[in-house]
Amino acid sequence: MEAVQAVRGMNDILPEQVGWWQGIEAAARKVLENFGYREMRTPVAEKLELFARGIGESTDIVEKEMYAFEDRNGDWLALRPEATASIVRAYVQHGLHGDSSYHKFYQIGPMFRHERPQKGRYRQFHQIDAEVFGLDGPMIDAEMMHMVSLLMERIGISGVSLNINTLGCPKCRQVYREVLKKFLSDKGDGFCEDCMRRRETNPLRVFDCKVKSCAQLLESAPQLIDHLCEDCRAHFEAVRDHLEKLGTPYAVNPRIVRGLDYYMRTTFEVITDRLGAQSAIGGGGRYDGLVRDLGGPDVAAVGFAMGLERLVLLLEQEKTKPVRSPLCFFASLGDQARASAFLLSQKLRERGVETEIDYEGRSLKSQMRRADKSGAKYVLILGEDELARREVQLRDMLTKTQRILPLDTILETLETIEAEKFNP
RNA sequence: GUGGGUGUAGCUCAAUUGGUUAGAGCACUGGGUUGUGGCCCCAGAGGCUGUCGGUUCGAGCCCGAUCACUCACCCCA
Repeated sequence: MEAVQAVRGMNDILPEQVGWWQGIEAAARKVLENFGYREMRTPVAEKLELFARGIGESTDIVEKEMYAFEDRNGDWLALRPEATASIVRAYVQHGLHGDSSYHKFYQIGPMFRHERPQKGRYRQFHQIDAEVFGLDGPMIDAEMMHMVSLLMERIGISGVSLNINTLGCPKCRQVYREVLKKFLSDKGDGFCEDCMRRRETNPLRVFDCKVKSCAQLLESAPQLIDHLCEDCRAHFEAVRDHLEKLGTPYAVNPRIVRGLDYYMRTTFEVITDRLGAQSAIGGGGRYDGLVRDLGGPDVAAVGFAMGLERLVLLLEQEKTKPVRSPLCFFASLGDQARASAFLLSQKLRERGVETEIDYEGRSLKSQMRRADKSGAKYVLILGEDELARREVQLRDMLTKTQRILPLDTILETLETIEAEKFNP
């Protein structure tokens, strides 16, 4: 019989790796809640239309990467390729904007994009996503980037850098787009095939190009920063000023143009050189028009997303793997003793003492080996002799010392030991 | 969607110009100790060499196809 395999690009996270995930998620929840963000959980599937309108019809995500399917009743649905559109939808649908001038939400969960998998990129991947609605000033932009930097630190990841940029507003971007288009066509045919295409469809994206000759030609290109309208310039300068006062290191990088249509003004990415081709471990920015475009009130919005798989890959490079060990292993000899050990170990677990036992009646040597491998600090040994005397041996695996306890005190004794683990 | 690389035991890898019984380390099981872990010693179990086809007296090895994994392009977290 042939075994069924997991879907390409959709990975199992096995117990051996899951410690990384739990650590990252716990750190993220703590930091986000500290900054006033509240968790929201939205469905993994939405109406296809939501993503088409929210992300942009002409983006790669919508054009060729979506898991779209027809529901049995004829509706077109899609597995979410990102979280922002869903959170905006829920915010609008439940009228959450009514009770306060601004709101902060976060979500942690799986996203789906039908791309060819490679290192740090999978078809089901996981994001930590945060959104703020209702604040249009530069303060929240800076706070969000400051928070992201703190989050990296709390997770335990170093050697990453924060790159920021501004895309201007639709008004000044339109002016700049024409200036850039003129520059690009004046330069002639020196660009790579992709850039020749980009300069017609989405000229800003040429700055994303990795081809050396293109980068050279672009050195003298006009910069968006020099073509900002007065409001956009003031906003960007205030963001930078806040970051500097917060002591959050950053670099201005005009190449941060972001792939989704809805971004404007502030954009940022957290970048590393340790993940192969995938340099961005997180990114975000401002998208003031999106809520209105999705049928909601005309409120400003800022948000970011971080890739959990990428965080895990980085964390694996610099920290040792977290391990999960029981406090005690309950070894027994003989059927009667094993039956008693079974009952007592359930009592221990009921009291919150993490306990492992032998179910199979194996040799004591084999049980000791298993106990050692499990990392248990203590082994309880109950043989027929001990059982007859209503006693049990308590072995400290580290010091290799053993003492005899009355059988009916082990619950209290181990409970005390367990408590000392937290208040030594 | 396009291109490169790799598929041998649970894991990491060997296997002479194509040659007869496909090996090792780690992990696993049992024993060395009538009831005591890590180290050591002994033994055992574990494989349709990804799959299908071709060349050959003979294929883990050569050829083709296919599938999977992987890296990269595009794009993105």
